[in-house]
Amino acid sequence: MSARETAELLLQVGRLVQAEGYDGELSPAQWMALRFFARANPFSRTPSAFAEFQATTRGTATQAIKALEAGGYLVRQPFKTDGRSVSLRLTSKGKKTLARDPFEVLVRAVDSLDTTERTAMRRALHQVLSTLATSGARRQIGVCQDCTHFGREMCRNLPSTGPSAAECLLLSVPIQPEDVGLLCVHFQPMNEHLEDRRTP
Amino acid sequence: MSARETAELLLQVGRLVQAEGYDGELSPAQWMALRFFARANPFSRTPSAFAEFQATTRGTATQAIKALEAGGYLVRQPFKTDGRSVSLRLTSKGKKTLARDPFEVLVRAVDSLDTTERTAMRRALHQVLSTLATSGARRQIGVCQDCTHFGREMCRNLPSTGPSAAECLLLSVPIQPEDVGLLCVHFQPMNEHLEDRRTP
DNA sequence: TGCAACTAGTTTCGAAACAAAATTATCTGC
DNA sequence: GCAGATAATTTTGTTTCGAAACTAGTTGCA
Repeated sequence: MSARETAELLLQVGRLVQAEGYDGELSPAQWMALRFFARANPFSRTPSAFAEFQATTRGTATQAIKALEAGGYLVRQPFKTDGRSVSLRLTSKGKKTLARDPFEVLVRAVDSLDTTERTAMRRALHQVLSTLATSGARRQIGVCQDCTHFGREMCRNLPSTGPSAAECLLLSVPIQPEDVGLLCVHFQPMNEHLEDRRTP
Repeated sequence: MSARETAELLLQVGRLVQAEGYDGELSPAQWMALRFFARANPFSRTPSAFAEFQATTRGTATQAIKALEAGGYLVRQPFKTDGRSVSLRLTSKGKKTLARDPFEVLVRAVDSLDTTERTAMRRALHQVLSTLATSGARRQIGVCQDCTHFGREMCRNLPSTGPSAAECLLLSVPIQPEDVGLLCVHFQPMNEHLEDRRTP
């Protein structure tokens, strides 16, 4: 009974923030893209990754990106290793714009909660998201430090290199310390990775 | 720091549910209308009320309603007291359809939380919503029991009529016990009704 | 090498959602 | 009874979106 009420509150918050997204220079989808490319790690700054994050199609994602490029908020750079892929990066204009993100009102609203409430909400939302990800056929995108493939190698043989070095066990590449909090397309949640739901 | 992360989770949930709304017989806006008319109290089952709830225009609201009527999900009934207004009601088909609401996956996800987590989330969301409502110039629509105009008259002179009778102090009309949990257009939040932000 | 299957990204198209303005019908106050 | 307000609708043009078709680059396999 209270579940429905709570779920409706969730929906209402989402709708309100969506509506806020209209007042400004960018559309809600474009704000979303700007946010995503600001927070995505180097593997994940692609149209496809954004499409997955947005739970939309690649075609739609391309259009939002095209608009942002035309407006000078993003620049593209082809991948060296794969001629098909491109990497999107925020320009300084893009970064400045992000400071005016209407989404900031939500951040401030959440910030006005006290700490225990906020962490409780964070944990609850986390669980709701992973439940949703398993019930729908939707992938979720998360950050390296919460990922199955995240390997932390503690100060192995060189004490002078710092406290620890991180690595992606899936791609076998090192992860920069400043990147462990960024979003990654290859994210795999820690607990429920027992079965692969994507059947051929 | 954790505030931004939590806010992003909120946004993500909203976006996911929005995307779920596409797979099915109805569009997201139509699902929203169906949900609204299922949960609105007798004063509020009008196109205008839905438009306000959706934060959109009456014209747009009319179109969603028209589609639902054409599909046999809603029926209209003119008001007796006011020839301009119409009241929308779900048909049995509409009610049956609501059971397939893609939003139900969110309800189930919330339901999988344990009770303390759920109530913590509910309280936190409530607070976030009212913070948002004061910062943005957006009206929020809520239920009678949380409203300034809600008057509960405890068993006055007739012990046999039940424990209590409710009344809307704004409209001076009785509220049926089963209606106190329904949405109302005239909703006014309890705490921050000190000033009216809608200037002429 | 050569070819098929696959993947990343883009383009195109039609269906919607939407805002804004004009329109119709009804109600309220004077 | 008339002017102005209100509820709903219609119309028009713009924007957004998903689906599907398409281009180009990559991978696997013989």
